[in-house]
Amino acid sequence: MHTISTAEENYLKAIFTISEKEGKAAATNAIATVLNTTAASVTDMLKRLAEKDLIAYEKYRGVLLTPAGERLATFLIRKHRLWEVFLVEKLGFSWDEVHDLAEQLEHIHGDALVERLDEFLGHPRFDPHGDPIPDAEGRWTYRSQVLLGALDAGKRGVITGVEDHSPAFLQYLDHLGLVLGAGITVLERFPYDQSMRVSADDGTERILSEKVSQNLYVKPTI
Amino acid sequence: MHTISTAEENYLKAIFTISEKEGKAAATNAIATVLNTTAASVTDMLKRLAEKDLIAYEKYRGVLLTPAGERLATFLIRKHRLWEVFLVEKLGFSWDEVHDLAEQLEHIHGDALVERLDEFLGHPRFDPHGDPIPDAEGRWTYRSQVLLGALDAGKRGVITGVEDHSPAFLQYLDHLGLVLGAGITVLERFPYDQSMRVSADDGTERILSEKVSQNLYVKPTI
DNA sequence: AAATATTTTTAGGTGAACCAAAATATTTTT
DNA sequence: AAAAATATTTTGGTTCACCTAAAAATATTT
Repeated sequence: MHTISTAEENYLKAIFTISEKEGKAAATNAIATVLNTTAASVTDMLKRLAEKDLIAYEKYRGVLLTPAGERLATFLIRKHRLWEVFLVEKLGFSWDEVHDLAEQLEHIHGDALVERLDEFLGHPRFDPHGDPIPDAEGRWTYRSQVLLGALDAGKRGVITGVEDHSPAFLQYLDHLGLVLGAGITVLERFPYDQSMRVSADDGTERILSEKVSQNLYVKPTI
Repeated sequence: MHTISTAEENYLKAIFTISEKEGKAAATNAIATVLNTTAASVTDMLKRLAEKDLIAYEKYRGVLLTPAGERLATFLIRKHRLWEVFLVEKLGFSWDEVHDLAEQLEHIHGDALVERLDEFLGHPRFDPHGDPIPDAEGRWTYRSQVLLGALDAGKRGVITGVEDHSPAFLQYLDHLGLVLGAGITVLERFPYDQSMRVSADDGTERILSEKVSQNLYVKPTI
């Protein structure tokens, strides 16, 4: 029947993410890298997923999700992000601690559970990292956000998300006092190393490296 | 390393439950029955668990948990019951709906998660079925409860738990208005079929079958 | 276009967790 | 204490999800 293993679910999510980002079929090697496994194992699994009609697979041509596969992947992301909200909002975890737990929780099966959790959390539309949470029908909320690095001097934005989800980056942002929803104004840009001087809404000023500004999303406000 | 699979965890829990109830080593067949598998599969797994020093296994003699195995089993039950409280208290599930979900959730790994969940729930000591929740150190709360069927006419008790955890029984109790914490007085016992006439604290009277009174625990109050 | 490099697949294994059927132990009955 | 019944283990499979090494296909360089 339509039973699906944790391993299969992880492949679907990886294929979704890769093909989304690259805008084309996900390559065997790319999947292997994301899942920390070998190309041979990936080929193995791709055959099984194709058999189940969850992916469109052509040898040597990479893979795309079928509508059924995409539905499952979207729902996994929905679950992952709802659990992240739960862990942060209800259990008091910080945004750099929740990924591994959500990675486990996303594999819990039960439609009623997800919908009741969503309800309990107040139907959040974004997770603690600012990533959108698909709704019960799999619809995504889009948002106009740009990398902070794309803002010219004098422009202001509100922090909406991160590109890099690593604990190291998230902790560094905490240290810098940069949290989702905070306003940030670019005061000056230094072409030499692409760093920038910014101010928070309380007037505090900081220098941010290119690496930080290239991994932080803002919604421009002016 | 000390990594443990979901299958192994389920065996530990089964062995714990059986040897607890029987007061002796759990037999291969008993484990197979509980886990809905075959004796051959059980023997297979027992070897692996013995190898990991989680059980004391002697061929043809049944198994007991080692202290390490018992610690793991206790912690699994802790997780299962805490998640049940969460599902009922926070997500609004009824007590007959939560078993399968908790069965999945108990396998989520993360000490911090369990302790924060426990905190979030207010350190509950009993789950929605009245079963005790071991504390973070694995200690159990004991309670003096007897089967309703053991109460003589004229005696009163407070409903504290169930022996039968089946949805059918739980739903029937809901139907009868018998919930945990409710007071119940035995008015009359009918030796013919071991049924009894009881009254709730609001005076409502009912006839309960032997089957009901043998599956419902009460704490005697008079 | 040939040579080289890279990517992907195939071939042949592994261990975990299951199974049915056969063999062996243990327990119960006679 | 045999015989019969029951319980358990062993034997020889299976599938899933992984692996390494070799082969084949594709892409890139010369």
